[in-house]
Amino acid sequence: MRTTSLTPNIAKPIKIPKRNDDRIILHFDYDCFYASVFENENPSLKSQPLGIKQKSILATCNYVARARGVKKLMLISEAQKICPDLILMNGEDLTRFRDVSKKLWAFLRAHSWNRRVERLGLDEVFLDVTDVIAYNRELLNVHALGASFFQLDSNDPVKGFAFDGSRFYGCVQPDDKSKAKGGFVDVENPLCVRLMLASHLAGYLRHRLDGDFGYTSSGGISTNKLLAKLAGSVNKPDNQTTLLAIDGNGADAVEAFMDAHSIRKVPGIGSRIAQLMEEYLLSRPAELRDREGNNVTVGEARRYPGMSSDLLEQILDRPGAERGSGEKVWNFLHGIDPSEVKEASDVPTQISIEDTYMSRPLQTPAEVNRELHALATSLIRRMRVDLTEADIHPTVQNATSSSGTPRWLAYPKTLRLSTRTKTKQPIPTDGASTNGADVPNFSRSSRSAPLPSFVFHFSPPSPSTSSLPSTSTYPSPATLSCEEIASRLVTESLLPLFRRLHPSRSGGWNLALLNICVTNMVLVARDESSSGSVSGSSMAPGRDIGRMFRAQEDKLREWTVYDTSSIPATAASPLPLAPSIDIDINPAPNVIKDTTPTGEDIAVEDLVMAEEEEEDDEECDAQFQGRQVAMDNSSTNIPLLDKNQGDDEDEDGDDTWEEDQAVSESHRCQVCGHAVPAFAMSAHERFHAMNE
DNA sequence: CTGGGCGAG
DNA sequence: TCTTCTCGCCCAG
Repeated sequence: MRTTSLTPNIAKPIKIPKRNDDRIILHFDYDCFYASVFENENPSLKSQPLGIKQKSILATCNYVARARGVKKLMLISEAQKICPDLILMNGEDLTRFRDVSKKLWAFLRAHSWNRRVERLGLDEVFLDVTDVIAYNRELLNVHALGASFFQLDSNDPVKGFAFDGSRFYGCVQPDDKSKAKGGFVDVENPLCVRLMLASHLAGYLRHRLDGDFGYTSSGGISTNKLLAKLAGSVNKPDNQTTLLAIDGNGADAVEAFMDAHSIRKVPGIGSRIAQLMEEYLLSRPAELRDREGNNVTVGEARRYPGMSSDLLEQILDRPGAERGSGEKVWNFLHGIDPSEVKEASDVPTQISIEDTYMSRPLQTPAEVNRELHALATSLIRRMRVDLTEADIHPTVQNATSSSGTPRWLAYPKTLRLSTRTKTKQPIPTDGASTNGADVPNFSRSSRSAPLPSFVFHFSPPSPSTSSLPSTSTYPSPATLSCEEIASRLVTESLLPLFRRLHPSRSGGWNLALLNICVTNMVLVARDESSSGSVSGSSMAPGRDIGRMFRAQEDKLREWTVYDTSSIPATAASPLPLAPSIDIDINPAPNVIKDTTPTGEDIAVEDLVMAEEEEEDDEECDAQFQGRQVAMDNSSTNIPLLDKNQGDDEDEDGDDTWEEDQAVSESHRCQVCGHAVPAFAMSAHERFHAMNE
């Protein structure tokens, strides 16, 4: 038990850290993601209570089920008692979720200028849009905020969407209803303007996520990851909230926002840290008594007498503790989070596959062998999907060898096997357990070894397999190869590791979990045809996925109309949602080819990209343009679509709007010759002024 | 580099 | 009550 040796430092003045509001961060959280994936595969599920199960628990469920009292992480039996007609889907295989997650991530990446697009789990994404917002703030005309245009591409002044810059999009926090001040855009306050812009960008992206892919999401908009994420959880689902820096009275809104949260809700404060803090705070003679179940709020912790970065460091100090966690937590309590949104990377740092055997733990060598083989097969398959070059176009079936052999983007050096036994005893091997002070954690044990190189071979040992077409079963070559490699891996690597973990030969291990993992990636420098070899080993992969996505996106545009005014205004939203439409008039094909490289040092990948650029669906763009301008025309001044004509939503391939009419309704820019709709013209002119 | 802890969804 | 299947960062030795 931690006792009184910690010294609150009352004498010294406590340093209050200063927030840094330079950045603008968006956070997206797809609503009940697993359930949404199944609903998109089978839309009839949308109206029914749907649960996703993994073994004996409900990993998640849709909102229909939640309305019936079903909760996440419930036992299946319990959920079925509450909701007997609950439809259950098996979510143990994550492949489909990973695929969708990647797709949505690629979409968001295509809208990043600085490549800071970080995935957290499968269903959350952070975007650092500081640069996009800064650019659009310069574009903003404060005298005509209602007729603003958001430019999504600094090279293409007509790619973007119209919006009402006199309002925030979606919800704001604090929501100062009484003063009718929440959501007021103070044009004199740069941060306020930047947050307003970001709210529209987030709204646009969320709308597209929904319209193009069928995934609603919750969005958070603020100046760092911590705040953006917490803000996003205020209005869920299918909504967003922007955290204002000051409230209607000019007081600091961020601190008030943080103070109301339980410390356990703060991302970065996990169970361990929360427990240590609560132990300290609640055991003090101070006025902090258990109000409603031991829950300490950020405000209570922050204002605790003598609380400081140093005190927290002492409270949290324990063997193995992270250095500086005191300061980190102290910062969290003030809504400060300096951590950067990490740049998108295509290569994971590890890939692992596991299965649990709770109801019937593994006992015999035969069982272990069988399970290791199954896990290893999945692992090989995953390595081929995630560590090889993304094959051109989404129609790729297996990422395995169909035509040529794919290139490896990275080679894991290490293979690891982890197990957990059912009884919580750690592992029989040790005797010198040094601990005794801290909690006796029932946890995993693991052993690792070098990953043999044969796992990187693709072709099945050709003569033998191909000469046997008469087999009754027809495994695809890829499958066969995966299993063969898996078998080898089991006998040559995994079983030796297993014996190291469980020396007793004859079974009787009570294995409740097996996990195999490849890690320690060595990135392969990519140097396509023009061999230039990008600097060092850490090339920047992932550009081509973004590119690949782009082609896809252009196809989608053909039949999608972005009318964000159709987002249902939930009761929680105090503001009328700003209407905005997407326009994409794209008269200049092959933009990349046109631009001549300005400097000597053009990256090799850029050259590769330029070569690959080849698109020829201008006709579609023209049609789309026609529709957009016509829509603009239908409203009196600014593209207000509140008067929703129902036909607009239908994606009729044969557009009734005529192209000629469309062109005549838009103006030609004198400088660049782009066709620009009237409402975007003033922004467009400022675009040229900026780049004089 | 290995094995484990913690924090995230 | 720690349930599932992960992924990433960090630590000490």
